[in-house]
Amino acid sequence: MVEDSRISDETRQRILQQARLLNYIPNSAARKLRHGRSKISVIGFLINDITHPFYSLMVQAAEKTAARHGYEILVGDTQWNPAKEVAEVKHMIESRVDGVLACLSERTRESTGLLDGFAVPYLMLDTTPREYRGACVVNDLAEASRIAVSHLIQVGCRRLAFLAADESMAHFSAFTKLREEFARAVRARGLPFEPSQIIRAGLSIEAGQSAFEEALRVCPGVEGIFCVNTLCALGVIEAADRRGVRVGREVAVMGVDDLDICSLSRISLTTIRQPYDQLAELATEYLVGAIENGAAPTMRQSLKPELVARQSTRFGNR
Amino acid sequence: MVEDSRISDETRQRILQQARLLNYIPNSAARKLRHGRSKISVIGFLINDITHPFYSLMVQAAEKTAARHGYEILVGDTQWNPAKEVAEVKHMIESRVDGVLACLSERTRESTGLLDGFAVPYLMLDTTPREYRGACVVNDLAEASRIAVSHLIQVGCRRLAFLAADESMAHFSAFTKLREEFARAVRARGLPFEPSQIIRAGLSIEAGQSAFEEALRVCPGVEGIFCVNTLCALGVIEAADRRGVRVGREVAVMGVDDLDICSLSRISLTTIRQPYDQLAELATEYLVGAIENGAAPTMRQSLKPELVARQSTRFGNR
DNA sequence: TTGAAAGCGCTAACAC
DNA sequence: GTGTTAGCGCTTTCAA
Repeated sequence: MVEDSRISDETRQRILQQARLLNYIPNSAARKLRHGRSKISVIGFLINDITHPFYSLMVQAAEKTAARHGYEILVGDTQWNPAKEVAEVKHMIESRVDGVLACLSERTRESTGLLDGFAVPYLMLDTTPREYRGACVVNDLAEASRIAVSHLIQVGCRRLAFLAADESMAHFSAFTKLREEFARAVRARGLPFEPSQIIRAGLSIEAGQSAFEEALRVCPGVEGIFCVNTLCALGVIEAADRRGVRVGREVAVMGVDDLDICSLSRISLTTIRQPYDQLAELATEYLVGAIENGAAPTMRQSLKPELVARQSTRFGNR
Repeated sequence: MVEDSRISDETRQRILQQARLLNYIPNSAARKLRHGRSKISVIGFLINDITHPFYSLMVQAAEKTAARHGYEILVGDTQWNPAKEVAEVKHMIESRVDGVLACLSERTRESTGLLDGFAVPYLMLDTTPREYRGACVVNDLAEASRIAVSHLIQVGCRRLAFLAADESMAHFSAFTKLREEFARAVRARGLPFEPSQIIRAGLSIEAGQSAFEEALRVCPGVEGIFCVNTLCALGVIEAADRRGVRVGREVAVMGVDDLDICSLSRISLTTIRQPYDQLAELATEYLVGAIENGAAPTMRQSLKPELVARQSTRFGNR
């Protein structure tokens, strides 16, 4: 439109001037209709809950990366609801997005079916169902559990417990992977492992609080507690404080996903940091690449988490 | 499409069956083009940074409310960048959204000009430029400052300070309102007020930390510190801890915007809670109402904040 | 009850 | 270098 040198500069200026006068703004529906599925390139991004910090972080990183390549991001928030997820996927197909980044709730297989059916290039993010063999960029949660177990043992803990997600998240493979690898890693280190060391908690402060009470009951003498997320770990600390159990001295506590408050000296929570921004950036790059090549993305990559050790695991005050 | 009783049920079923077989999903660009600006109703939502908890909260509340009325939300993240803001507004106009909810960066007046020019119904959220006279649903920040000053005086503080946003946010009226009303409220209570009691800080933990040091320097003997946001207040607590100044005993600290971590007993930060979800819900309701009536929204409403008193302002340990 | 046709706003192709 | 036209996929209207 701007590049066409057939038109004299004078005419162009005259027309553009008129356009400005008439407050002309093109109709993107018409342009898109005419153009097929390209040009105003859009990438759909399916997430489960925009109010969760790591989802909004990923959205922001994806937006920045997409913008560099002339793409925009259309966010679809599923609220962990499979019906809403399918509706969002359909909406993206109706809008003829050029590709999709998908953090799925894993409560339905319909979404990938639809995307496959319409040959929409897509890439799974953060975590994938166990049987998924397509393109993805994920966090290595098994490694996260290994790091956690290894760290807790290193600081001197022998009796370990894992505070897991609750039943409402049972379908979500990320938490299953954390849990299973925790058990495996404990055994691999030659420590005893019993099912009672896995305690149903949840993803909130309240869940962590009551799960700590539960842990004291079912795992008497527990020394190291690995929590499914940071809020849960904060709940454990809260409950321990109230009971007068000294965190970092009598019990080591750690969580997954580093939030900025973890570094406050009043909290000082050891966590496993996962590179969400890098994850979203990489995924967006791959997807854009695939779209431009007209090929389905194939990349399968898993990013390593990182230990951030703080006072909450200075077990025995060493 | 579904409701048209002219078509026999048998034919309808036959066609729908074929549609399913062929994996038919309508093209929303074509539908929108044909239909004008209606039917697949979309509301644009301009925000400044999706990773800020209150923006994502508002987006979620707006989405839920919009969904109840058959609307969807198209989020435009400006990243506090005026050029990006204008681009997002243009994009929304190109997409012929039916209305816009606007949290503006207030660094440009072009956005409202464009929306007015294209007669897009819109409503300003959270905060508005001082001279804005259009429709809005905002937080009452003057009231927030009055509540804070009143609370700090009530717990026994005489020498108060306000840790404000930094220059990069100088354009943003919300922080100006907080600051100005703080000064007014202090004087209204008959306490001395000097410009040195306003200290440039910022919206982050680090900003709060260094601003606390600054406060000790320029306001020796400061007893009550009101912070522009919660992160800044957490920074003050951190810095006070490191200096051995006992928060809640030697100095009272409070912030604006209640986050869930504020209630942890290790933090126990007094805050002013603002009803962001209610704000977004109300705004969406008004906007939808205006769209359906074909009228521009006119509602001007301001929501009252609420004090959440905790240990950080148990000044003198009462 | 069904089929046919027009036209939404845009752009690419073609004729002038 | 410029004007004209066809057609993207849909919905609405009008004719059969």
